[in-house]
Amino acid sequence: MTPRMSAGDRREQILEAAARAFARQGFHGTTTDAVAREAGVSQPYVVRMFGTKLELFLEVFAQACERIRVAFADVLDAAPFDPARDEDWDRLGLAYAELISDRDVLQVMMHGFSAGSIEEIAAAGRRGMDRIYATVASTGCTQEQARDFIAHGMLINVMLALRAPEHVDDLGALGALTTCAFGDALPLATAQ
Amino acid sequence: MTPRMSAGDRREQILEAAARAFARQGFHGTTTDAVAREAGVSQPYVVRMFGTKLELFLEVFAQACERIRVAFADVLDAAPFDPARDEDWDRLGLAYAELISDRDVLQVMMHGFSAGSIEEIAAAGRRGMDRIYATVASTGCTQEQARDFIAHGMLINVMLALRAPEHVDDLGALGALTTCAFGDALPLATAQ
DNA sequence: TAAAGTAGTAATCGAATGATAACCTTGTCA
DNA sequence: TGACAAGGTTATCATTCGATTACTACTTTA
Repeated sequence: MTPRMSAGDRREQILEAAARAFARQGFHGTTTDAVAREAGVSQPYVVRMFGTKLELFLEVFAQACERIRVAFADVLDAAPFDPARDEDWDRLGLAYAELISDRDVLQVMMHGFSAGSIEEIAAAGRRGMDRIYATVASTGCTQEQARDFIAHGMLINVMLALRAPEHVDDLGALGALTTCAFGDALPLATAQ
Repeated sequence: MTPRMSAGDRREQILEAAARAFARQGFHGTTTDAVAREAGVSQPYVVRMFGTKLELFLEVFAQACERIRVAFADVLDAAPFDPARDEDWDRLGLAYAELISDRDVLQVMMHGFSAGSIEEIAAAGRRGMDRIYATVASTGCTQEQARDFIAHGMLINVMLALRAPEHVDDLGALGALTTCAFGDALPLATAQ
């Protein structure tokens, strides 16, 4: 009745659990024990498998960044992209919005970005941001277009962290910003 | 030779020290002892003066949000603002950019935004964001204009946390995003 | 100048945390 | 089958952290 598992599978499982845990509380706010409980294994196992909490976080973070980059790359591969067409930007935006339902991915990315006081995380953050930006810029759009698109993403991350979508009603001005920032994707954000 | 001080002055001093400390490491990553050392007082004194670490953070955070809001309000009060004029938006952007040299203010705000898993901080974050947004929106601009302006601010916060300005040279694509995001304010970001 | 209030510290505590060591347990294969 | 490897745990540790208590020292005022 002991659920034995290959080290590789277990690794995946712990990474997923860690993503959920780090998404909630960030690097400093998450304990290795919280990750272990989320994964259903013992705390020492988590530490031994990844060496240190920092290495675990870096792996989760890199994975999150890559998932976002790939989500964009998929859209660009699926059909030709014309930076002059609003609909094409909407397609790209929708890819980001769909990650909202995942939620963890965006929040992990954000926590990585704000844990820049740890140099290794900052470096990983620059790498991740670089790749995401490069993917967006590969559409041949202007720097300003790419910047505005990414900036919008950062705003969504923040609004999500503040749980603004769940408070649209009881907030005055901020309600407007919320609906305006999420647009058609608002239902994706309020659900769950 | 013991530097005695009125409780009020000491309070201000500790708040400033706390702003520097929290700006670096955020809520979870900052210890009350770090704040105390930064302020040159004992750790128990910090705790007793503010009750709990959370209350101290909330006060620092609220102050940071208010400083940003006031910086915008000052620009709007100084001269009439026409949302259709790019120069007027530049003036507003410059006010934000000038806060960069302060650095702590923007980073504290960002850390507050990402500590949303603590409900009291999330609520304070929504309040702060609400007031800042309301101030920007009071220019009579469209919701989209206000959203884009704030989103740009969030991007600057992130790039600052990643210390991208100090790495403009050794970064490929990200260097472009950095110069594009900071614009004329880049020197303000690299200095210090 | 004594008393009362205010500013501040040293000592300490219990709980939590990341990490280590030692051990157990299940599967695999000569 | 028995030994060895791979998966996983219990027990434990040294630190660290936020918070409390009890105390000291300066300042004001009557």
